[in-house]
Amino acid sequence: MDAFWLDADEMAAWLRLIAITELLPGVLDSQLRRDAGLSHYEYVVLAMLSEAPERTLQMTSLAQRTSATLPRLSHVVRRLEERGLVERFPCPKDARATNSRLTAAGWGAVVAAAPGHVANVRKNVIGGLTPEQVRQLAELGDALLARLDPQGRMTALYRPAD
Amino acid sequence: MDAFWLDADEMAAWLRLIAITELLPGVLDSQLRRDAGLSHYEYVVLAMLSEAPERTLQMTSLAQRTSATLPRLSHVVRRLEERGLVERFPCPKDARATNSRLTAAGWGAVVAAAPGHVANVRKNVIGGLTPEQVRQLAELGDALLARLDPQGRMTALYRPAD
DNA sequence: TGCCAATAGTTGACGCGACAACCGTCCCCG
DNA sequence: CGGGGACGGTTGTCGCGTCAACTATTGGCA
Repeated sequence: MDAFWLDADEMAAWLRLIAITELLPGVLDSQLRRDAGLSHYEYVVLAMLSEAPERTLQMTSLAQRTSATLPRLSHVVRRLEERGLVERFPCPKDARATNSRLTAAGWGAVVAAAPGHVANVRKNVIGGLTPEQVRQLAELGDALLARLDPQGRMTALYRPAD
Repeated sequence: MDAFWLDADEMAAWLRLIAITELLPGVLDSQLRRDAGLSHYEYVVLAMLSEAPERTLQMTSLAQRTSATLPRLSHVVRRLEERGLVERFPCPKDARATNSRLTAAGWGAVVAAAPGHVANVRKNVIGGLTPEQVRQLAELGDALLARLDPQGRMTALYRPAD
C-alpha cells in the first residue's frame, strides 16, 4: 500500500496545495472579520441562506452546502441567532428537523459584507490567474472533490446545476 | 471598490477552491491521527526537521517552512517535546534563538508515518488528477501563492530550489 | 398496531490556533 | 559604550471545531 513516493511534479503540486490550504483561510477570515465582524464560514452560511427560497434551509441541507458537520453548524447558527442574523424554527414537514431563516438584519449583513469580500477574493485569489487558469482550476477542483467528497456531500455547493 | 461580481467561470473555480480548503485538512488529519497519532501539521513539522541538516532548525525558520505563526509552532513543539519526538536547545550562534532537533524517536515516527501518508495523498488527491492536471496545479499554485503569500514567507517550502 | 433502526439536531468537554502581552538578547546610532 | 528599537521566543486567554453522548421523531416491517 505504498511502494513509491511522489515524483517531482507531484510533489511540487502537492506542496503548493498544502500551502494554499494553510494560508487561504486566514486571508479570508481576517478581511471579513475586520470589515464585517463575520468569520468566513459565518459569511458562507448567511450567503447560502440568502440564495435559498424563503431564505430558509433545513440544518442538514445547510450543513451539506457549507461542507460542515452538523454539530459545527449547530454551534454557528446558535451564535448567529443570538446576534439576530438568523432565526430557527421547527420544520412543519418533519418534527425532527429545524429550519434556519435569514432575518432582515442577516440579509443586511450579507449585503454589506459582499462587496468587500468579493473584492478581496478577486485581489488575492482569482485576480492572480489567467482566464485559462480559472477554467483549469474549476476542472481540477472537480477531479479533486470527486476524491475528497465521494459521497457528494457538497454537490449542492460546487455543482448547483446537477 | 467593487462594481462587479465574479462571472460564472470564476465562481465555479472559487466555490471548488473553498470546498477543497474545507475538506482537505480533515482528510489528512484523520488518516494521520488514526494511523500515526499525529496531526497533519505535526507531521509536517517532523518531516521538515527530518530533511534539515543535523535534523535541526531554528524556530523562526521552521515556522516559515510550515506556514505557521511562531506562537502556533511554539505550542506544537512543546507538545512534541513532551512526547519525546523533538528536543529544544539554545542556539549557539544567537542567545535569543531556540533550535529544535528531531530525536531518534521522532525520526522513527516520521519513517513509520510516511508510507501511509503518501498513500493517502495519492489515493485522495494526486491520484485523481491526470499528469497534465498535476502540472497545471503546480503552476496555478504558484500564481495563487504569489498573492496569498506576497512576502514569500513560505518560499522555502513550496519552492525549495530558489 | 407496535417496535426498532435510522435520521435530525443539540449539547458539553476537550484540543488546537490566534492574538496580545511579555521577557531576554542583539545591534546600531549617538 | 550606553540606550533604544528591533528581533526571537514563550506563555495565557479566548473562540471555534470535533467527537461522543444524548433526546426526539420517523418510517419500515412484523
